[in-house]
Amino acid sequence: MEQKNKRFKKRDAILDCVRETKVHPSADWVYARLKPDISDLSLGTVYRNLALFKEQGLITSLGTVKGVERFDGNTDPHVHFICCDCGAVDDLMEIQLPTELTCAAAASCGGSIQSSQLIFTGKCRKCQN
Amino acid sequence: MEQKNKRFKKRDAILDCVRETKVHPSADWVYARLKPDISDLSLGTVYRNLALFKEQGLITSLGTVKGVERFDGNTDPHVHFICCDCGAVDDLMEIQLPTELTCAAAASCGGSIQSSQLIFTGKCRKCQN
DNA sequence: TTCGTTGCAAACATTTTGCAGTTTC
DNA sequence: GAAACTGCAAAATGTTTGCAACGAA
Repeated sequence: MEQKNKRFKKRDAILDCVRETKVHPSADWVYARLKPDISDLSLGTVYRNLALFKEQGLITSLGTVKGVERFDGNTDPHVHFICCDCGAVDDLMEIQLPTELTCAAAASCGGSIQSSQLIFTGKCRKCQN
Repeated sequence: MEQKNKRFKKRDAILDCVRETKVHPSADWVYARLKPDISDLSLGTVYRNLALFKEQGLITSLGTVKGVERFDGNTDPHVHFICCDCGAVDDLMEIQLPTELTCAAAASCGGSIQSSQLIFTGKCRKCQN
């Protein structure tokens, strides 16, 4: 990974960072994670590239948790669990949304459906004590 | 509705406003809607009361759409469709999330589940042209 | 007089943007 | 040189908060 084209060095590092973690990071988390290795990285660049990746479909957005947008480098459709206490986001890979539901939604909404998102909210094991 | 206790006049108006519309309004929408009738209403009061209602479970939050938080006065669990173009939010009342899914999620997440949210995203009829 | 509610404006946090400098082709 | 990418700081946005004033009990 080290000898990439310098032109895209930061861009690639940002994408890799989102893809290699399971924390469903925020822009700020990515910045803090990369800053020690890339000392001249700026937060604006992180925001700009995340927006670009999202537009290109390389990553997805989970929406905002406690006011900050969270991203997911895993673009396979899957279900999420969000802890309302600590804001942790976990994948629930064992669960799948039945395709019949999406079909029914398409029939019912009057428009076209591009994606779906199923999120369970509650308290994670740690926050339950 | 007009002769309510003056102490809660604004509070009640805000709650009624969220409950009586299907647009899944933002704080700003509620403010703009009520301001003509309640000329000394302030946006801070709208935010404060919406936060209060949410905490009390009188309304729910859909999360943010295009950067602004949207609320729902209908607290019965139901599925939403959000237009990624115009930001319109519709209820899909014909569709229900199977309870087995929630059970499976509870078993899989390791914590406790308090709520679930299923959102379909796409283009509404108007934005499809 | 005590408490809850409010308007107002300032503060705040997150995200976006303008611009100049740099690198790549 | 043109185009793409970036750092930096300023700006924009949505939301929260402190405080004094007011109204109800």
